Amino acid sequence: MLEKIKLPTTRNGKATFHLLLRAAELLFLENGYHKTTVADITQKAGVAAGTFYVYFPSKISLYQHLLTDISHSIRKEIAEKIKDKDSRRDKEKEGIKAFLEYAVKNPHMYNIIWESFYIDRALFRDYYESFSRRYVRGLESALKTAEIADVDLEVVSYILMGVTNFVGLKLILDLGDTPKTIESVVDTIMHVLDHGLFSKK
Amino acid sequence: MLEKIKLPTTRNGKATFHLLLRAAELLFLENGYHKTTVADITQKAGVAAGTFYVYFPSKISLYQHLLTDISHSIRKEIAEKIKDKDSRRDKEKEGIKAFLEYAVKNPHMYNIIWESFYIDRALFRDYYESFSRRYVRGLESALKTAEIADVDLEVVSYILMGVTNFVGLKLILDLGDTPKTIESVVDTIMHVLDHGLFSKK
DNA sequence: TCATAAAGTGAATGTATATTCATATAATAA
DNA sequence: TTATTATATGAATATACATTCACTTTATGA
Repeated sequence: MLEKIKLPTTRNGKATFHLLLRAAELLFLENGYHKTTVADITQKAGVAAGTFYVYFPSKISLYQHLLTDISHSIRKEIAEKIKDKDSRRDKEKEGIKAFLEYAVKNPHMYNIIWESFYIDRALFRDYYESFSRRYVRGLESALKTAEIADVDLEVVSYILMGVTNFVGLKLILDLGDTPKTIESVVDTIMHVLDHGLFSKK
Repeated sequence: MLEKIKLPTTRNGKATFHLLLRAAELLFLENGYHKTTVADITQKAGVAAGTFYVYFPSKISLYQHLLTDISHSIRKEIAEKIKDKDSRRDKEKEGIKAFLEYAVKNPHMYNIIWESFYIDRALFRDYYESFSRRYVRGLESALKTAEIADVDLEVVSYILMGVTNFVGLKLILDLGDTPKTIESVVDTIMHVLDHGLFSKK
């Protein structure tokens, strides 16, 4: 399923390749995959239409490459930030914060990741299943030290992904009446994760 | 932005109109908006290509109509099910369950709703903003009776929508290794909403 | 500097598909 | 019945756009 792209070898080639990726990323952000044409991409990159096919066998192969890139980049960013936190609770908080920061700084990630649901379903499944697996691994070690409650960790991973994704969406699209800061929404999320939603009597 | 569709008046017209909607719904489910052609829809509905344009001025107008339909249907279903629950906690639990049941019974809703992110951004915003507002209204009354914690309710609404949407996604796409029942995932969600994620020492 | 490979070109091609339209049939109301 | 309106047809149209290809230019290393 994954189409093979041709990596450039020379300095010039690498520059062109990079220009194409950056142009596509920006256009996918603004207009989505379907409304972005190969001609748009090559024009924005400042190269001829045919140049596109020097590196990418098809439009979708560029998309797949971009998604894989983003997927690695975001994992790395989160792993980096939580690695020196001690408790699972602090790792969780930092991970949520890192995800939201990444999302706000790279708002196109939603366009690229979510659109894979319609463009390449296998890629979509893969993305979230492996994200979930990584999450579960972390949660399992926290379960061993009794840091977290003994619940279905796979479901918990989807709960946590849902929370961060939807809150991130709100931030990026500025949904609702009042804009929020990352800090304030992280506080709200952590309140729920710390104490639940309902009042104790 | 909302294109005006022409509603049928006669018995025959109504039947055709309905056939077109049902056919489109099924095809959008299977293949998504872009991979579904108007010809596919009319063929599945058993009418000529031109008939489509008797009722719908464009392909997107049919999509908008469908999304509006689903949006109303799901709200009604949830409102119906939670209305006789007393506590906010029970309303929440029942609402989450109703959403997941609806999603599993109508798995195409994700296709239709999420794809609006790429097809008609305004529709997407509208859908989640009004869903959020409705949520906040319910939570506000629970806040007055001190049933829930005093946190940013708008953010909480996105937290809850994120949880249900992502857990629903897991159920529908059968993500992960082990399939789950609606009951079991609702229990896990309620555990987190009742007690938070972390162990109390 | 010459040979070979890599990179780049852009006009031409082919296909897919949303929409139109002139026309036909069926229903309805007067 | 007849006039009018609603519904239905499907071939024709028009356009958008991914991809190809024959060719040129540039880089590299022997």
